[in-house]
Amino acid sequence: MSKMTNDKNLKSLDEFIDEQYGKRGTKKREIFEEGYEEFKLGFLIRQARLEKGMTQEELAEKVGTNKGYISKVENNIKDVRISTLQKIIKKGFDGELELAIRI
Amino acid sequence: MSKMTNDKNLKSLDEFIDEQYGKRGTKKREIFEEGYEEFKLGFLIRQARLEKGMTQEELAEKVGTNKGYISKVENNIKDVRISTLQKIIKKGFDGELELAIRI
DNA sequence: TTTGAAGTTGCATTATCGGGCAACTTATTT
DNA sequence: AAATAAGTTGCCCGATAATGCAACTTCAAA
Repeated sequence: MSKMTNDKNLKSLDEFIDEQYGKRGTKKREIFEEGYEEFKLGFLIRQARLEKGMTQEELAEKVGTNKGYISKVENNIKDVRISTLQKIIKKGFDGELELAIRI
Repeated sequence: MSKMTNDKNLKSLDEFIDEQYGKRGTKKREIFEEGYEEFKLGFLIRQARLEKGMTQEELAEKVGTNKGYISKVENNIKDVRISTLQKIIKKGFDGELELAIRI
């Protein structure tokens, strides 16, 4: 992740996370990271939507769902299926979902 | 996708797909690609499992499910949830799921 | 050929997703 | 301050994932 520090009194996001949740490998950090992954997916969808200059209602219409559902996905209230994620990205953004397993 | 052609009478996978299903952008190709994405996910999971030298039963035990379910996921009988995919990759392989949206 | 390991498939049950809707809250515009 | 736009949340219901199990098929070893 790129550093966002441009003032010596500010910290990068990674530094902040290290301080607040401990270094990688610590139990506290692992618990945080699980929630962070969920946060990240919703965040990625919201970011893509805003980049396309769309409201939740507009995205919902393109995808064939409703804005309440989009809100829940972006806020990680819903644990979506792969096929639903595909649909949001393809129909909503004309984009591609990229999946990889790193072991 | 890397070419696998090492005999002049063989075709790369991409060439084969172009011949059988048409070039990208054609309707026939789009229908194929949707199924291919699903196939690919199951294939990636199976590949990771074999790389770890595990049986479906061993993977199921680590993840906390059963081998029948692992078989279904690998063969894409099931449209899994993101959280289930995460669990398989983290608990089963000690790996990471990498997700990206390309627009 | 027989046996055992590994994988597949069907079915019942339980839990939860997704669609839909509307009431609500928050943000923005007038 | 009021009106409008955008976003959030709860609930119902039908559809489907996940769990569990066992019977079955295929593959590998003896």
